[in-house]
Amino acid sequence: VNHSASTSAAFAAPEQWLRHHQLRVTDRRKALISALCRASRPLTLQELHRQLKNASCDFATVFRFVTLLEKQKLVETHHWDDGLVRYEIIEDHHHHHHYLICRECQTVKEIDECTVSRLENHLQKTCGYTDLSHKLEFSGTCPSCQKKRPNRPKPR
Amino acid sequence: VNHSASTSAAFAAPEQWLRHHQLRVTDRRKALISALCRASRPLTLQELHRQLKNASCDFATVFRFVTLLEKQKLVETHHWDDGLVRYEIIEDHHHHHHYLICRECQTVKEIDECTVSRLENHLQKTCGYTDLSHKLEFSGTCPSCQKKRPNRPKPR
DNA sequence: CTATTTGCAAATGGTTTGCAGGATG
DNA sequence: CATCCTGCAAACCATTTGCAAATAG
Repeated sequence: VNHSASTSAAFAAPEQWLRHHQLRVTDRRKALISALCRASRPLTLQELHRQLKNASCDFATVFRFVTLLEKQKLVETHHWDDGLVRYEIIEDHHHHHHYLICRECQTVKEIDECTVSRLENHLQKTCGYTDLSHKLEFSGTCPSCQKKRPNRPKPR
Repeated sequence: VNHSASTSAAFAAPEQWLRHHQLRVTDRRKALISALCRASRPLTLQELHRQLKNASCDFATVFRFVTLLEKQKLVETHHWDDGLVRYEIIEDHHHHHHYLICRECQTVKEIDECTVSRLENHLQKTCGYTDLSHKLEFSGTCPSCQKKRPNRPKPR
């Protein structure tokens, strides 16, 4: 997966990224941005908080900062079927991620292809909706979980 | 949207539907099945509970019954971006729904087309995942909300 | 020096469970 | 009449907020 200019920049230099987005620079925030960029998949607040325990960052701080980023549309939220909300920092040139999630181990693979934009245009024309966007997520059992699970019944 | 044999049956006769699925028949359950079938879109537990207030059904009962249906794979769960979980009764011959949701008024339209199955096959072959399924959801601003909103900035 | 951020602790709100009485098969 | 369902009340847990001290600009 290739990172865009913005995210690479944030990864390399959280400070610059924060300034660029007119946000105050603090240790907690640098650590948070760094963790969000390091992540290879959307993170829950808990996961994010856990990653910062060396930076001793309060959970409320994680919550408030991520919420702020969300309002500014600098993170994207994901609501997967386990009911947990996950956050992902948005890359300027690549807003759009689709995932393939293993039902058993929760491993996440990113998918480049998206054949759905055509459908979006179609909907705009036929239904009159504007500002269209979509979410597409696949789930299945990954090869390694298939092996680990000899004869058990299919999950959920 | 055409209802399948199963759901039509449930709609017409919740009792039969419950028996057919080896579930005990009670007034609450008949009312719940009926409400789920009457719904033109996935419902939250709150919404479902509200619909049953004339049947005076405790919230815990709603919760436990829907949870039971979920375990038996008789309802499908949806996790939309407002963070609320919604439940939809599954029609035997038409498991598969895709929605177009208005960001402003939350109106829901159902979409028949789904061009994604091809991608699913592709993923199975290239990534080795099995038991693949997917969720595809569109959101946008519906025509009537576009009118109601003359010059306001775009929502979320 | 002013406005924002942070930790702490408490409030909130949706979800989930224990238990005793009631209904079903 | 054994089993399962239900209402009630309490527990749970992730999220959200109030407030006073700390920090950025």
